Amino acid sequence: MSLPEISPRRPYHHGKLKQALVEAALALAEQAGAENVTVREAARRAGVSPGAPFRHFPDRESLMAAVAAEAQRRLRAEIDGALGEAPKDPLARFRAVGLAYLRWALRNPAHFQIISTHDLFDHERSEVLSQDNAKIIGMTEAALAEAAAAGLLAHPDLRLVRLAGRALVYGFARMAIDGHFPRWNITPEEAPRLAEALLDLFVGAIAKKPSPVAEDGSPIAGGSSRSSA
Amino acid sequence: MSLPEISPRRPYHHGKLKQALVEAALALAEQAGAENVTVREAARRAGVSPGAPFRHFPDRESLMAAVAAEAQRRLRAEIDGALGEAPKDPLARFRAVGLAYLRWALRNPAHFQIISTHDLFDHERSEVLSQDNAKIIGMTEAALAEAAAAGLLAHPDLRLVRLAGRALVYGFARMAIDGHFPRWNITPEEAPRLAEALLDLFVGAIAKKPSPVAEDGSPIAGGSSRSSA
DNA sequence: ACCTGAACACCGTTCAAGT
DNA sequence: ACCTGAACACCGTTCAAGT
Repeated sequence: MSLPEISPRRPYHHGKLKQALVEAALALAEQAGAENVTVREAARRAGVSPGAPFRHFPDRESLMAAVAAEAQRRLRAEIDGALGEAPKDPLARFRAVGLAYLRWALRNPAHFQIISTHDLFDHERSEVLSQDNAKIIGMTEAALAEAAAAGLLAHPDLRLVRLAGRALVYGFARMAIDGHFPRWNITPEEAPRLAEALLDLFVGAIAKKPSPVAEDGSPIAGGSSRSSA
Repeated sequence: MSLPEISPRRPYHHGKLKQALVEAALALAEQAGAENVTVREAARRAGVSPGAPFRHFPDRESLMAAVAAEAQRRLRAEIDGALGEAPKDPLARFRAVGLAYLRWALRNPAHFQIISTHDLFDHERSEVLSQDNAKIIGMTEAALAEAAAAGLLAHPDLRLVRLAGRALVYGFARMAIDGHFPRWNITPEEAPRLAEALLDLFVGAIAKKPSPVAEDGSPIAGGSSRSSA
């Protein structure tokens, strides 16, 4: 009945359980939805008993906070990359950050949800998360502030313009994640193009127009989506 | 030991259990957060046993869908009211709908979350919800389409302008509900004013300017929040 | 120092039995 | 026709006991 102890039973000490749990939870979120991430299932996937995770995280919310921090790190890396190839014009940089943000959200809805919804884990208990988030926010802030300083903005209230940009971008991402697109007859394929067009519309709307009436009638900004960056 | 049966034991048949459960769940959401609504607790509050709700709803998601339908009904009533007092100008009507929507969301975050997040209950299983939602959407659609037909819009792509308006308004509401405002130093007190300013900014941005340079310098749209409606 | 495994309180859901 | 109450499988969390 009893096998000899030759069988290579998984070692008693996992070694990198903390990291393994975060990765398992990340995968779980992707497959089952962010709200269905379970400590027990993460433990199962990491090959440990139900109580083991609580040596590394005081509670479920702490695990989710660590997952959010990892997701935030990935999002930030994506944005850093996009910003590396962006031009120097501040409004173009703002557009580049917004686009990278939206593209990542569209491709990683569950991870984006974990980052942005504060239901899943408590307040800003995670410093890494706040720090990475501050960096991302700082990039758009800086771009807009620079544009304002250079006299490129049509609207006088920078704070309001900033808020509008945030709300527009966040709202688009959230509509995608909350499943509003089918209702609006927006297919997953065209969503990235719409994101681009939306950013163009916004930048065109807040930018100061070169002259009241352009004699040559050339379009200044906005318009339909032409492939770019 | 045993009391005589004079005590007015709650009647075996509740009578209006279905409705009572929806109301209990609504109250629960307000107090504990939308994601902490529990079938058992709703049953407890309605004074019935844990199994009783399942005579009226096949599962938890169905209960949540009924809750969402009731919340949607209330939101719609609010918007209907606001639209009754709104002027005839289509852009002013769009603004009025948006403002009523945002004010309700700010005052009823948990209920708004139940309406908008499709995680909590399945797809559009609820017809009432879809219908009421279609009515609300229809109001803003109609206002914007009317504005476009009257040649009031500066941007040619109505669909994009519509999407931008939706994303902006939805994003602001979602930022409030997801707890992003503290990070942006936005206090609950000033949120309604910001909502108004944001709508003014948007309407001003999409509206065709009357003349390139107004000689009298009168503000056309947008600007800070003056008390209105 | 880190993990197991049994335990507890809780939840969604089912179902025979009561009224 | 509608509700009770016990039951089952699941979850978060704790903790003595193992390695």
